[in-house]
Amino acid sequence: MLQQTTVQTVLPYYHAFLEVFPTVEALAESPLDAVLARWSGLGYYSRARNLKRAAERVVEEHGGSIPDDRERLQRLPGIGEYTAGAILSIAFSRREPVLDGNVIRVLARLFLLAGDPRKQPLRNVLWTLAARMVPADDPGDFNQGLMELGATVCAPRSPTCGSCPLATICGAGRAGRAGEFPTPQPRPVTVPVRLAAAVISSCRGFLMVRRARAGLLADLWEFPGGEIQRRGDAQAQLARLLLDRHSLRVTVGRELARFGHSITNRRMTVIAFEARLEGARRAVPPGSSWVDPGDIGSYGVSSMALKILAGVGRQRP
DNA sequence: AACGCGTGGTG
DNA sequence: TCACCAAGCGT
Repeated sequence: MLQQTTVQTVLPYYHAFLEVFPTVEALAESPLDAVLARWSGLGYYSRARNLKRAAERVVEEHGGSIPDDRERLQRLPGIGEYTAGAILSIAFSRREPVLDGNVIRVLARLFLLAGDPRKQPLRNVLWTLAARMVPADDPGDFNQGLMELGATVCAPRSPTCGSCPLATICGAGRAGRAGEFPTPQPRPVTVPVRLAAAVISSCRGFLMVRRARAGLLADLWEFPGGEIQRRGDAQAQLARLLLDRHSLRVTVGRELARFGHSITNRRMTVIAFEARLEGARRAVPPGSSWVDPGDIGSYGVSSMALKILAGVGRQRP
């Protein structure tokens, strides 16, 4: 959960998750949809699928015990160099380093290391430094302390060097150049996108569709709709979209919710419209289903769907 | 190696 | 409002 996600965001998810899946066996035996439901809103949903698969393999291949060596750990899905180091040092008290965004920042400033820290050759230099620094006694505490320093004092912007315990030995801090490290890297341009979604309700709930098995928000449920042109009649475009993509003939009504949403390099404006099916009530198209709003979390919906639902007021139709 | 993958906080 | 960044990993 903590991969690319802050502690504050993770904490409530973590506690709820452990309530439902208290053991590796419980996680391994639970349906994937139940796992995704507890992940709903946290993002990077591949992490949930990887975690579930890793639990299955720990049960099947390791007798239910987490491996305590780097080779076997990194063979589990979702566990890379960083996570293996975190598990080994924190859980098993092994003298193994961690290198995350926080440690990268602290080390780059301590040693005035310029360049892209995520690429070679600097990446190797940082791992070597981290490995040489970690002590044999309480390596987990040391690693967590290093990460915590980066998350609090040695912050990305406006670091508080005046209250830093490493101020006297920090190259960048002593030079008053902490803001120059690590070297900022160019980012891909963000593309503005406009999305329209249809909120179609009946006595059986909301009509939702399951996204493709691969790609963006893979396998998650959403309100039917998609990208529309910035110009033009949004309602008409949405009706055409539902007909083309889902063979749904609908009348689009009033706007229910509008909000901004960002995914990777896309900056989206999402507009949700009330809509109703035209003509005789037919079977819903394949991949779609009437969803009870009370069960919405059990379908692994994304935060986009949750925001739309909030706009609807979470009321049973 | 470079890119895709979510969401929330911050200045 | 918006760019930037976060306890990275898989392909």
